[in-house]
Amino acid sequence: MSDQQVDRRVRRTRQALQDALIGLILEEGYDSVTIEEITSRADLGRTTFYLHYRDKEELLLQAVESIAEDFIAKHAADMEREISPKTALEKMHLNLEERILYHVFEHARENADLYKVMLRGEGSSKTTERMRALISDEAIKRLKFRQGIEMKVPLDFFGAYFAGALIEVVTWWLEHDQPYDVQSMVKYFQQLFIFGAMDSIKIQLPGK
Amino acid sequence: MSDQQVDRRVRRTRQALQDALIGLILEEGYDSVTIEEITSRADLGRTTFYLHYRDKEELLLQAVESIAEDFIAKHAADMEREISPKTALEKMHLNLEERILYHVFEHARENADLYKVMLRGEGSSKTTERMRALISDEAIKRLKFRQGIEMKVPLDFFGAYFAGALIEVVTWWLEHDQPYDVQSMVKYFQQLFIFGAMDSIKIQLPGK
DNA sequence: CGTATAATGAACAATATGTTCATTAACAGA
DNA sequence: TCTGTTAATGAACATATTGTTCATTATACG
Repeated sequence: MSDQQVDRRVRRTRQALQDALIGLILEEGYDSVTIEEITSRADLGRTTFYLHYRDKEELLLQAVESIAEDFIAKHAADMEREISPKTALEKMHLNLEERILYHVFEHARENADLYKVMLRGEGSSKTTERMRALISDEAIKRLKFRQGIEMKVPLDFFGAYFAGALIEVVTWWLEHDQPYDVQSMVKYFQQLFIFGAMDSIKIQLPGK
Repeated sequence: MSDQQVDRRVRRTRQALQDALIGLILEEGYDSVTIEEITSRADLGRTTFYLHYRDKEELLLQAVESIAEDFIAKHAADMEREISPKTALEKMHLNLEERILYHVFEHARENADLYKVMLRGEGSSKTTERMRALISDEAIKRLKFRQGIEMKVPLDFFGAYFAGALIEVVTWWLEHDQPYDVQSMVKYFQQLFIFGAMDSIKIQLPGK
């Protein structure tokens, strides 16, 4: 889309820098990656880096924005559709977000390296913070759209809880090489989030 | 306890270094803090730092361990008591963890600066990772202790979900200057975690 | 093809790291 | 209070990284 206006060299350079940084972070950790290493792996001169970014952090933050844009571009249709209160009522109260959740896990799987760095593994805390803000805001926005809702917990609290749980679960999934398929992950998350721990963990009472 | 064997100078030096680092991180962010700044604020020679720690990260990791030890020392009694399956059954299935949750928010409030840095705000990702592991492991351990339990989600998944939700909620609370009191936070968390979103968000169906 | 612009690499100053070592200060135990 | 032990100090050093400038070369675009 907006890539068309950008010089091909610039596009290539930025992509190469991003890939190099993600790879290096996964190998040796965010802190110890140097600009020299990045440009060397990207096969570029060190000064070229400074033509595009101020530092490592800015490069990573750019990466968050582009992966978020990518997600929205791909799933905008579904995101809009689901937000109407009508369809919500057709199904069970909150089950509606299932398809979006499915997209989230799919997207994470397709961009596993990037997600790992963004969400936690080893990246600037600013990127994680940004991801969290995006998810929390989206969750809150979707709730606010609904008419006639009654919350037992504050909205902001809800956003933080949701974002924390989702991000940590996705991170855990990626860092353990995706031990369950996407559908199972969505099912588990829905189970715990929608129905809560009481419904998810049954204590068998000793037979009376 | 184990402080008695350590030379008073060492204890003072380490504490001063830790306090200085926490303060500096909150002011200018983890990355830009230098050893020189730390020792200067702690009123110590720069070489002294290297007598105790290899780098910033090691100092922070030490801080995580000591705050964790502090928590356990203070609340060991409650932690043990609650873990028996008998008392669990006296109350409603999972409500049992309420008192521990209360301690967590209290402890976070009392050590707000340290918690902010540890949990996310701006700290090495290693410290956050360590905190998450401690919480997740504890949650899993407590579940495993129970006899005759039936899980609808995998244990590891449960641990990640719980740790993510709790950490993010505590972080949000601290970074927004504790907009609710401890009891409310515990109540909200219990509500969402135990009973789930379906019970926490009521959609008022249009009157038929 | 010709012009505009991106990438390059050498050179530079400034800063931070991590060590060493001889000297001084503070502590712990008797 | 004295004394042996250990911690803290600060100067000095080599090394690594950052961030910038600038003249030159290479590449893309119309």
